[in-house]
Amino acid sequence: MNVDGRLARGERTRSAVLDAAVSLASASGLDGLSLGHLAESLGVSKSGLFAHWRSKEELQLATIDRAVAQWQELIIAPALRTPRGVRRIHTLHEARVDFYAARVLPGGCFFATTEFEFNARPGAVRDRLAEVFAAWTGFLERLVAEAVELGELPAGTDVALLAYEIDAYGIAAAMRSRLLDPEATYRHARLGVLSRLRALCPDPTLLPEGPS
Amino acid sequence: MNVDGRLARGERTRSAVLDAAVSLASASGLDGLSLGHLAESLGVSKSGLFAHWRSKEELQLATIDRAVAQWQELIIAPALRTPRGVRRIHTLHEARVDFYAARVLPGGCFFATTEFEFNARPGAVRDRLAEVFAAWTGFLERLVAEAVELGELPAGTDVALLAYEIDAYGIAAAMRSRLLDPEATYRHARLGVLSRLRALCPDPTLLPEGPS
DNA sequence: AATGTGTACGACCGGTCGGTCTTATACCGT
DNA sequence: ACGGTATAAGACCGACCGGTCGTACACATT
Repeated sequence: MNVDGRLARGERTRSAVLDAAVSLASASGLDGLSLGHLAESLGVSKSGLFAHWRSKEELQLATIDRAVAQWQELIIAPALRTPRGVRRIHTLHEARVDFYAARVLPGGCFFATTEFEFNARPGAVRDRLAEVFAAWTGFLERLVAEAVELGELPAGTDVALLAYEIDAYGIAAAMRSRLLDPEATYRHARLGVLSRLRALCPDPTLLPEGPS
Repeated sequence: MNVDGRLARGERTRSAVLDAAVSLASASGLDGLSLGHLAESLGVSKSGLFAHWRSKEELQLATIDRAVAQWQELIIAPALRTPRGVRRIHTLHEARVDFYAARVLPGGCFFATTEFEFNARPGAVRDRLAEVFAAWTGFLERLVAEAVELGELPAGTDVALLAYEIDAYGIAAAMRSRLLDPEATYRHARLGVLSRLRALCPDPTLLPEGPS
């Protein structure tokens, strides 16, 4: 983007390509998505992509950044608009499950798909993914620690363990929703975290009602 | 195998190929593993593989069956040797985490890797994977239901939800151990399920001691 | 020793991949 | 109106994929 806010030449093309790449890659895989198919689905030629990115890897890195921005907008931001403590944790998890359930992206979780694809292949993409996962985990743990500090979770709570548990509900939702009943999967993911937080939080008014 | 128990001609080759395929595919992906590389790592020629399997897909299906057999031997069987109830559930989960932690296969969970790879590609492999996942989920739910019937879990327990939770701890372990600290991941996976079962089970002697 | 047989091999096929290069076209200042 | 420039297109390249085929070798039988 230019300093005056207008899109630089080619910026719109880049944005459109990245949006399409995120969507297509979340289903077929970031590496499994061939440049020919990506170009075709955008109505441009394959060589046109190389005008904006030097290599496929560079485009893949930009695609990851785009997916991160989307994740921040649709999942992180709603949580940050919610008061700190267990309510923020709950909002974060709900937004995540909403994201999966609404099928904003086809194929479940873009990051999980990509991580599985690049796990055995060292390189810049794998390194970038590791950063993203570490940042996500750190964010989740910070939210849990905040809730402990606020007294909304018992003192002495194993922060890393509880963050692991909350993340696990989300990971499992993204994974199981594709082969098993999606509705039941999302319900379990929501209900599990909610009842877990309700059981730990001494103030029952902070979280919405829900079946035990 | 022949009726007299001896290996039929080519049986040993087939077994060796499948063992190598499971191991290699769990890291690089069942589809990402090229027949050329598989043949090379076995010291045989690529065309030799086609003497035993008509196509790559047929070999992939056989590879999945092999992985299922390994899973049954190392994870299902130990559980079935344990008394029914929460102890059996706990053994199943421990054997699963042991399997991941011991790195019996490189690259985490063969089934998860493969599922991500074939999720967007309808076909016999995808269908077979769906069967495997459904069977696994059903098995886990049956174990939970058994524990409820035995009174080792509270009556009225949401069986599907608890099975989801236990599975989620395992899925998250396989996933997070590759990018985050593996030891902490496995500890969380073990500790989470153990403390969860201990909190639910009215008889504290059934499960091993553990930090809260 | 000669022969028949079956198995495994290297060479090869069409197709697709990421990436490059030459060419055509559309736009813009003079 | 014209010419210079930047952009995008399509043909093309080598590499690699799954899969096929003719052949040569190893072995058992006579």
